[in-house]
Amino acid sequence: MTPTQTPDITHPARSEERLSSGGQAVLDVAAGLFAEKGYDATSMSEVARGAGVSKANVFHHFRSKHQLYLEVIREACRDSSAALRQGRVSGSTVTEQLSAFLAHHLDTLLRREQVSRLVVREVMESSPEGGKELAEQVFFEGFSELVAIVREGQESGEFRRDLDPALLAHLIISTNVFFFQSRNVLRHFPFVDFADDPRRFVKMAGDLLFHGCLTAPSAEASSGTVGHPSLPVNPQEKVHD
Amino acid sequence: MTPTQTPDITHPARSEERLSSGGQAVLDVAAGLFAEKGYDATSMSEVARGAGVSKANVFHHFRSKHQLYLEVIREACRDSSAALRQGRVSGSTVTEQLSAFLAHHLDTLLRREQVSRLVVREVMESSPEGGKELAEQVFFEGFSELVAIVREGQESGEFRRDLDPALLAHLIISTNVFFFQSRNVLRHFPFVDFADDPRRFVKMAGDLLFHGCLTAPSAEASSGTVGHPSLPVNPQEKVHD
DNA sequence: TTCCATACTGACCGATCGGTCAGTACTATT
DNA sequence: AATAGTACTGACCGATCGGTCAGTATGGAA
Repeated sequence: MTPTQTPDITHPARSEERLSSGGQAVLDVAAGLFAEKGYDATSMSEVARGAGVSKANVFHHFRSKHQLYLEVIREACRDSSAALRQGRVSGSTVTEQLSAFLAHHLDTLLRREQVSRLVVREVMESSPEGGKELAEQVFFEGFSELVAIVREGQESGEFRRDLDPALLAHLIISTNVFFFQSRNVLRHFPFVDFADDPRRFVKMAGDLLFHGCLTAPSAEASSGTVGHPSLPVNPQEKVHD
Repeated sequence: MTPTQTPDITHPARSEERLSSGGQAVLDVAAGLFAEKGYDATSMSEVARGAGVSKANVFHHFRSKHQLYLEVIREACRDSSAALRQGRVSGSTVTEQLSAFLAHHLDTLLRREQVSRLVVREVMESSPEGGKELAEQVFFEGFSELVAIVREGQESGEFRRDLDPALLAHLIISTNVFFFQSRNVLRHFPFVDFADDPRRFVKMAGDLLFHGCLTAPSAEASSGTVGHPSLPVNPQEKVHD
């Protein structure tokens, strides 16, 4: 699968350098195609055609198909990571912060659907070694921050102390990513009505997660009804804004 | 991508029929290869070689590469679905039932790693129409049952009545599937110590989910049901606000 | 003007892909 | 013995794949 690795003499496309406009066009087209059709199903001729250049020119900018793919992944992850971080600002409570994070994260996933699928695919198919690279170079920052927020919530007494912060962080990501992944299937279950309403989903899921990690779930007077098992029938309790 | 659809005259490999031993061998090999390397990266010659037959013989048993793939998916899902259902038996409490389900489901995912990845991949890449097929023909039964269990828990007063049963069911699947998917990345985060301990993970995650959906999370005298919290800190201790 | 690196091209390469086909070997029925 | 249907094969096909190469156009530094 890996081609003969010529030592890249006179090859301009190094990892960090800025690309010429032609190279950037190629990269953009490739990102779209890889995301939409996957690695194997995307041909270099197709990329070239899409970018309006010759195939040989694509190989002029990128050493090989694989390197082009890596470059696409790199860029995609950079964007995705940056988008995640900016969800931090809002909210006084940690619960609110995480709530905002959930919403923003899912919104990002859905808005950048193709790239998201690309990244998720990369995570799923990653070998143990490849996983290490991804963990260290791509996801560490964002995930660390999430964990830090959870810890903050624990120290302030807002969250239970007996749970693993990383676990909650993982479950938060999990909630969104799996929703993103399974939408197309989920939508067709008759008893599922949130598949096409990400905002409602995120609210409900957040509610479910939080009342599992809040220190005092019984003390929530606002909705007032979480309490006692002896209560017969509760009128449909909505999670309101 | 789809080849010319010849109307399958004299072609023995119909969907429901039992396969000859040769055909089954081909299918088994194909399942392994598709799961390991994906659709495109698996060649029919490879399948043939692996099964110890000629390539022409593979095409004798299966109309096309795509049909072979579908057959593999069908079988994989059948197994997976059956494995899910048998987790039902145990547990008097609904909480215990779901707990057992979580453990059994994740165990199945991990034990049949390749096939699981195949199915997950199929879900993720499914088009809206393909998703409908999957929902109706593959996952409906298992998912319905999960939802039914949750509903049961609500009616018995064990679970909050104000949450969507399908949402909890979805989150349960989500928890396991995303763990399964992200293991190779997760493992490399320094503050994550559950990535290689699925049983512990499932216990912790279950605890988190349940205390979010139990009606009376404050009245947790029953420490035996969910299992012991792994961290030696006080559970559910209301620290000050 | 000369020089040289870079952007770019069309034609081409060997390999491999999914799939076909004519033909053989092996039954089981008539 | 003849027939018929199935399992199976090797040789082959056109298409497409990733990648190469010789060569041209361009533009800035000498």
